[in-house]
Amino acid sequence: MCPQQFRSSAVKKTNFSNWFNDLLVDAQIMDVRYPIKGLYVWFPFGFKLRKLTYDVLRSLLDRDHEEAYFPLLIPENELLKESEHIKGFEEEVFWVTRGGFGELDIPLALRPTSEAAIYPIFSIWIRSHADLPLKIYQLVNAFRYETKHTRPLIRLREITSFAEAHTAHTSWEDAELQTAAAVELYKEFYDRLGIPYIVSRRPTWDKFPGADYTLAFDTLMPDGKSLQIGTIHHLGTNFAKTFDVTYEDRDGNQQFVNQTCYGISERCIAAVISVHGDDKGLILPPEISPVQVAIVPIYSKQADSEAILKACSEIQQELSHYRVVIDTDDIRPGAKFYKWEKQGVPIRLEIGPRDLSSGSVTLVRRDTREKESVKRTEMQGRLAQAMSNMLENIAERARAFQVSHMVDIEMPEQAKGKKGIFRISWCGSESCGRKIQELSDADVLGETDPIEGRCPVCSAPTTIRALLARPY
RNA sequence: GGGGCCAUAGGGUAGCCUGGUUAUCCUUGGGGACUGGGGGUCCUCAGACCCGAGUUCAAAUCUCGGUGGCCCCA
Repeated sequence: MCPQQFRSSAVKKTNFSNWFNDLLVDAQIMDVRYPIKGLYVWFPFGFKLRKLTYDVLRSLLDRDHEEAYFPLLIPENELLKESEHIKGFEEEVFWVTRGGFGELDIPLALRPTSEAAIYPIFSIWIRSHADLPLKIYQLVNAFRYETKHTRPLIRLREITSFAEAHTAHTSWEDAELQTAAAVELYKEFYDRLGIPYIVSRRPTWDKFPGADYTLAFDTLMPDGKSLQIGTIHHLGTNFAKTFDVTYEDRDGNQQFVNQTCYGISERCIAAVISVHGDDKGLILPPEISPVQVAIVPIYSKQADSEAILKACSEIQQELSHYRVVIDTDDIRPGAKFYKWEKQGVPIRLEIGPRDLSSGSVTLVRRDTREKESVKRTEMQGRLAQAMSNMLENIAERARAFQVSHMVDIEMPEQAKGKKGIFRISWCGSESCGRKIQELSDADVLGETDPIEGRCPVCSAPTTIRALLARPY
């Protein structure tokens, strides 16, 4: 499938950072050897995984969004218009300043996100209330000049797979309803990947620059850190005022639109890999697995290998509604088993002399690694059953892990040096929130279900509870 | 933002301190033979001193800069 073969390094998942890096290469997701910091190459296998995953997201967005495409380059004057927004990004913008040998009149930014590319055009497109709501999305790359530690799929200089949606509405309330709809959409997406999540409203000091508020999806990584895997922003009229996005209402008055934007990046792939994978490699939900069934012929000196191969291709025909490969490489069967397990293929079928003579196949599922002999006539049903049960099984496993790492604490210091997500009472003020962050050595992700308590910093009675975690 | 460590074949490494023969081993890749129900064996071939400058008769080895990677602290 790929020109390069890599020896698996047998790093355990308990050493998460090394496990993740090695697995990306061993399982043929990404090549990490590109010579620019923070940029990586998608292997064909990884790229198929990416495509299948984003097919799911696309199908959800396509229900009531239209896909569009806006340019990569943004003129400096547009980018600098929204002052709060640009303050949040200016230190990490890549600039194009030259064309050939000549300096450009206006420096061009590589989009760190696309508000400043899209909203000037919204200003042209939107004339009246009849044009609203407007809902578009695009699947693009975005660039951020990260100076800290970059990581494949998680902290990148080129985000290659940013699915960002942008909507415009007549009222603040309509936009708020849209943020709720976006939350539901993202929940459905992550449910289909079996990824558990926590949705919360980011504290004011951590919201999207220029937004009224930010909602975020977080999931728990195996090392106890949280990973932000989706954000939803209510932009109010802040950007509309900056980019002059107005509409004529029913009474003939010009009004600013209310906007939202929300996005998911390839961190969703990082989550699938990290949350579900084990010491043997990837475990992929069947829906997004580039290969759903791997057939391994078992030859032997005594058996007719022609007959075995014939049986393999008959079975491939029978299973043509799945993504099936027959592994005819000239390596030992055991090596193939390890290879397909590394790549997270949900079902493996072994066809050897024993199966042939008994009219059955040997079926192995990746999540449990259970092996069973199944009659050929019952194979379809048994396989479909295993496939549909697998997502449920790995999702439940992931949920159990996350739940077992949710800890209620009373003092911020209790979170220090510990793994997981913590719940703690908080008065809701920024100063106390920042103090809690300092004492716990963790970040306030947002608020969770309320409970009676007292703020550990100022002792004020409160029902607010903060979620704390060390984020990626 | 501050500090430390590292860079030798596709991957992992020895050699560097103390400069000097054909750069070590494992793995991987090509060819061949046997083998085949959990990482096979043998034969054979291929493949590397990050980039630039300096010191020196001589640099993988010493010095400086760049680039890239890893770790710690704020």
